Amino acid sequence: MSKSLELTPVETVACCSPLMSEPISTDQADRIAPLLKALADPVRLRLLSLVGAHADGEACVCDLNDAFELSQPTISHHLKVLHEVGLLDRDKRGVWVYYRVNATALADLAGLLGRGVR
Amino acid sequence: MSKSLELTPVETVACCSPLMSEPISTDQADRIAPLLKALADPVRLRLLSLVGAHADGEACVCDLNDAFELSQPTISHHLKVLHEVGLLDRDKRGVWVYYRVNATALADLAGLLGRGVR
DNA sequence: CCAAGACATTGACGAAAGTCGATGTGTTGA
DNA sequence: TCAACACATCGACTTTCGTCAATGTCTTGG
Repeated sequence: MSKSLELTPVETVACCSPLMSEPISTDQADRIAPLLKALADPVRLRLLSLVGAHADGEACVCDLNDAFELSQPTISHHLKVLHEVGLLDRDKRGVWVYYRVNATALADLAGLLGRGVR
Repeated sequence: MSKSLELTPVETVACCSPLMSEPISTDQADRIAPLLKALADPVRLRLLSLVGAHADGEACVCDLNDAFELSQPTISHHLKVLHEVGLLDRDKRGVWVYYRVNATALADLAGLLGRGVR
């Protein structure tokens, strides 16, 4: 395997990551951390993935409740956390509430850790 | 602005994110969450950024201590958290300990949230 | 061999997070 | 109008987390 020409994904990310290019400020860290904290839970990770992978890109809370062995208030709590940091958009239609992944927010986060594509 | 031809970074990430392509398993979520949890703290974010942006890609603990108004044990604790999840490599040389960002681990995480480039 | 320095570990404490049962708030169908 | 349903909020509890002071471990210079 050639080592000089190819740029592995690892190196691509490392070299272009805003985190690595220069030290982030305290303010930046304080703004980014809550987003990561919202993601840093197994249940919320699965919730985000379930919503994002769902047909039409949105999922009803009733569907999500059934995917976990957790109480309904707990799922509601996790959805609220993801919604408050802007990772999930909510849309109430009739009796049901539909959640949708905010692609912009997720992209911002991914771009921050990985390549700094603009 | 054209809407049909250009694929914005947002859409690129959204469409290719492993998180969005299909629901992740409970096991996957349980493995990923600790990594994100390690990152989900303002101090640790700054530590990672400081190390990554430092000359030669590595930084001595003594340098890091001076960058925060926190006790030495607290910094040591945060470094340990980042090290235990594999985001920071440690290298003791003489009396000093140098930390270095594990680019592979960070790239894996970024690739998981963002585009699934291989 | 010993004192000083760099960093880690321990123990303790207040703050924050995850979970649940009970209850509240809208909406719909009868 | 009212009962049933979908979802949110509240209050309480346990666990985890961030922080520090005190102490331990290892290395080096004298």
